[in-house]
Amino acid sequence: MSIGLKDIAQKTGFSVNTVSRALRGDSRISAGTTAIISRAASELGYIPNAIAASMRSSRSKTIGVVSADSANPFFSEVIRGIEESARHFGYQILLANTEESAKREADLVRMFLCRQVDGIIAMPTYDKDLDHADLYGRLSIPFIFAGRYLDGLKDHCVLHDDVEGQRSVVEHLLDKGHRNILCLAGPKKVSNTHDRLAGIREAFESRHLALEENYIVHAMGHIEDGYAITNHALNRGLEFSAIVCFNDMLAMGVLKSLHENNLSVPSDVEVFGYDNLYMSQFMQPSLSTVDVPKFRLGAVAMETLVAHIEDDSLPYAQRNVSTRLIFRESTR
Amino acid sequence: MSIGLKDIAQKTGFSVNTVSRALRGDSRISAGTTAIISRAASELGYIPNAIAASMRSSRSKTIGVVSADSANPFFSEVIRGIEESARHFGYQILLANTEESAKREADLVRMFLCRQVDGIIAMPTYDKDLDHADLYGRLSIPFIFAGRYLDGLKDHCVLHDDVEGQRSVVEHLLDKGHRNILCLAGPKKVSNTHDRLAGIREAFESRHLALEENYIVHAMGHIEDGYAITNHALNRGLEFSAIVCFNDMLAMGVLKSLHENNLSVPSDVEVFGYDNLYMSQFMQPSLSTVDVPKFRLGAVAMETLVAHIEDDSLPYAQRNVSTRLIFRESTR
DNA sequence: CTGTTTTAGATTAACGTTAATCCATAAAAA
DNA sequence: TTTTTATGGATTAACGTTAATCTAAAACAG
Repeated sequence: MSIGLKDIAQKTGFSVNTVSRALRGDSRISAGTTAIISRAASELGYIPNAIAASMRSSRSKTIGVVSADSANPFFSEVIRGIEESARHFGYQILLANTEESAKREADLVRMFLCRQVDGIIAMPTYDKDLDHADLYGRLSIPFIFAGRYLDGLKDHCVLHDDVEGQRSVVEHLLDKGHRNILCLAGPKKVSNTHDRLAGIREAFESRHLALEENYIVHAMGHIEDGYAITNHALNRGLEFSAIVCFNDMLAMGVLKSLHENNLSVPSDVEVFGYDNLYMSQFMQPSLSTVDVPKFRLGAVAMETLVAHIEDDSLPYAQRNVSTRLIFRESTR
Repeated sequence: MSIGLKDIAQKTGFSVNTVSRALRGDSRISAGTTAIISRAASELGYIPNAIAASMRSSRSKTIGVVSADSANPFFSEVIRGIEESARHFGYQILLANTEESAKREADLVRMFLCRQVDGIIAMPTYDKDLDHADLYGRLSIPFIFAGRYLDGLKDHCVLHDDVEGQRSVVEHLLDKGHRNILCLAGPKKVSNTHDRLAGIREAFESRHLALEENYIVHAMGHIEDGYAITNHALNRGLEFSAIVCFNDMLAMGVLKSLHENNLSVPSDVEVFGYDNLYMSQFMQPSLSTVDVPKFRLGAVAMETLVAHIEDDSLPYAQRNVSTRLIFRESTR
């Protein structure tokens, strides 16, 4: 069958334990012995069995990542940050997408627990029926939320200020004289939607203006939603001179719809996205948006998680990454 | 510490083995006993230890997925197909990206072996220095390539006919009178680039026309490459009336560059992509492209892999998914 | 030269599960 | 009645590693 430590032990005459320690670089094994053992290992084509190691050491060196939406490159970037950082710390990633389903998220977390992950990074969804904060709260392993939060667990988060980010967008538009701003909000079960909506409201309040509720439309955040919602708004004769979107994917769909309806951007309608996807600068017109440091968000989350895995007495504390407005061709 | 089978055994009075069998639904345990045990398990908050199970049964119910480029939604779709199918068969996925680096790919495969995956699905890269076909050829576990191949291992593949697909695009353009077609090829180390280039050449040959080599430019396949290459081609005064791209991401960059240079699509230049990303229909103008059934590609790969895992005598045989041309606004 | 520490490695016992075997008891067949 | 065959479960031994403990020899201090 396959080669194990004992085969190396037999070949070299050392004990299994010595072989194990040597291959792990334990300082209690002399350099000479280590060299002999390493050579024997590679000669035999030894492949370490990480499962057995995990079992005995009760550390799997694996972390579970609960991502939200596989269709949105935003998450790909965050995950790349997680992955890169994980590699740096010697961790492996078990990844799965919830596609924004809270039930699926709960199943995933349970599956991760079965797999004995050392920690979890999640982009969580909340659902009134499933007590999600509780699901995480009961976890006996470290966990970090990246870019989203659940009430009561903010100290487990790496966040960016969505209220502030979205408010500055809308204030900017209001100050330029826009009064009818169509707002494409995100899915109702994620914290970002809530916060960005709050940002919009704050902006209107700060300028002592009223925000009409029929100017707010919720969507899942996919490109086709932006397209369909804009078409629909135009069809029902809604007047607007600017559109702010929950994310860049929505904004791309918006651009398509506006163009098909012979409205030019930004002269007829100004459009703002959110996230600053890499591809957004290549859209036609290029998208004005709010930059979120996606890669860094993932990297910081992983970094923080590892810190908690390696020191379980470390107190949790919210960390932040900063956003900034980016003005491109979709606004004046 | 944490609850194990023995705790349930203690509580119910049955043996550890009986508990194990009951929870796995073994038919040799009576329904009554199974019910008692299941209830006890959930009362105790039992979480099965998949690591221990893997270790003993030497089946991890995990498959390794080697994806290529995290920035391209093409792969996200394929992976979604893999994931969905994996879930159906009760498998978990260990996912990592090579970002088209053959070295990283080799490292990943080795890591997967350490983790005792039951099989591997890869989108492989080849490299003259690393004998990649050998790396896979020596594998003692089942493996499938999705959408790409390595020479000598085509029977491990689920493929689509790239030669045919790209040829039909170019033949179409040649038949419409285009003579100067700029070809944005893909990265040199992937089979698709090779095949699609062959398709282009076949098209020219079949129409008894010459393809000038300076009309072929290689790129990594990212959106910024399409943008930069088109700019560069225009700057050096290259004449062309059509552009065929290795993939849709490149084509998006192309569209941006052409627009900035006041060339209109399709009247001045016709543009073809490849892959039919979901978002391509929302580009401005929407992209003509070659549809590749990405989700299905992943699902079939997973399905095939599972068949091989469950029957190791099953002979490998190439499987195919079909592509088709899609005409949208970027062509006439 | 004795007693103590250090070094390098060996021994033993898990980790939590599943596979392989074995053993009752009861029902069915002879 | 005796023998077979299910049925339902118990016992025992791994799986390949690592942690905890122990031992012999060498090095060192007093």
